Amino acid sequence: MKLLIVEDNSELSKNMESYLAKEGNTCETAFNYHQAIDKVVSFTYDVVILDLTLPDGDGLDVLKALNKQSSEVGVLIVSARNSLDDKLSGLNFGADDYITKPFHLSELNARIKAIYRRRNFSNKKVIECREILIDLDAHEVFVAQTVIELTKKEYELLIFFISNQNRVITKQSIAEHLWGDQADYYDSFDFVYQHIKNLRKKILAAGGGDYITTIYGMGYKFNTLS
Amino acid sequence: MKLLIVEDNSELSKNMESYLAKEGNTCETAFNYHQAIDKVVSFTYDVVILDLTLPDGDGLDVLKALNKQSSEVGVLIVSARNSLDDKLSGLNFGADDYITKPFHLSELNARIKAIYRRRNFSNKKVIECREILIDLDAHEVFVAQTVIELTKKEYELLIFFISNQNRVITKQSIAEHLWGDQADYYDSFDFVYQHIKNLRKKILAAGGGDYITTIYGMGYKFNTLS
DNA sequence: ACACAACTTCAAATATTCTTCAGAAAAGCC
DNA sequence: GGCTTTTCTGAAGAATATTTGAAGTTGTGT
Repeated sequence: MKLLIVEDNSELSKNMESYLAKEGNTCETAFNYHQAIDKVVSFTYDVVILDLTLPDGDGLDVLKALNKQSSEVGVLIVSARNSLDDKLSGLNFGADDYITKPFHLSELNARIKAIYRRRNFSNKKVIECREILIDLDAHEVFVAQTVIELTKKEYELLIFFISNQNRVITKQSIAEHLWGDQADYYDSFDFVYQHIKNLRKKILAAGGGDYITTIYGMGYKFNTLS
Repeated sequence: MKLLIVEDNSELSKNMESYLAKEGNTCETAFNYHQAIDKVVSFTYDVVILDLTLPDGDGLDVLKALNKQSSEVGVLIVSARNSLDDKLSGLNFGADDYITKPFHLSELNARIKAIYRRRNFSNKKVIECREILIDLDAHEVFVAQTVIELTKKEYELLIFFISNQNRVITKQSIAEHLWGDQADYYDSFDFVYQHIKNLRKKILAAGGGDYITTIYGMGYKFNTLS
């Protein structure tokens, strides 16, 4: 999934980024209030990890900005202050969850996944679409009762498809969701083609039907109806 | 849909154009105030993307000109960040939405689509005309309950017809809407004939009636009444 | 440093759509 | 009816988009 890490402590930020990236997420970072605002008004994220104490502004204002645009984004508040006030005001302003420093990265990761699941899959731990079954916790995908091994990108792609099922999604939006900022630097979509091919092949090999339709000149659509 | 990009930064303009064109839109560009005025008084667009800071005039005056001709065109204001005044005056003068630089192209695209949908289809995601049903998200067209596969041009043509239903539209306006500036370089309307033919054939093949009437010497009309 | 897997790039093959052209059909006009 | 103009149609060619396999690169763990 696509994350924004708002954290002024660069070491911690780097740690979080590397851990969360290894878990298969696309991460972007903002180190202060202004960067954070720039990002959240211009890009879309699945979850924003928001430190409330920023050098040039109040993290809560980022949260307020997110509320205004009534977006789908989830927010996990991070704060060193163990003050109950912060926690309450954060949750009052629409944050999804709260974690206090210091924390284990695995704990952070678990909470992010929980937020995402709650928002996108009504807190289900298992998603089922036709013959496809996904265990979000175990990161395991079954097609017609048999497990298929997906790489991180393939898994992310599948999740993205499923959370936009029966809608056309463009190659651009796929690139943005799976590669974040970096998507701009590529000048072809060869890599998207490649991952689509591999995902299709693996689903097919396991006996699954034809889920991913190509909409020539537009993009792709993941069919779960017919 | 047909867009006009008013932006003096040529690199940004080019980026926007290429992205939006790839999304299936017809794009034209204006690099300064005078070009913009020339364009908006001579042609019609679905949405104008308007940078307020232009070298030879005020972007707001373009907006005012658009208001005067009481046209159907939507306006998305683009401006450097933090100029709250710009934002307010833009929205006061009838702009539909506002986006601050820097922004992500997908965000721009999403807002443009939202403006268009709001204006033309009262924000509906599904349009229905007699036996034709269009799912704008899925990019799917049903005729008498069966899906028909349309190419990008055919789809655009259908949308253009439907948003001008029961009105005569000239080949010129079709060419302008689907090909923008490039329309001038063609010396016949053979390509328009061709796409109309294909669209008719596909609707008919799916059991739909006769929607597109030829008005000899004038153009075409898309009938949704009788 | 090595092996391995995943990711990306490249180039060729394939598929689809768009445009052009030429001739046929239809409509308007005398 | 003849004549001109406009529209329609099918087929071929050009252009564009997608798919694919293979090679190259990166990154991870041992």
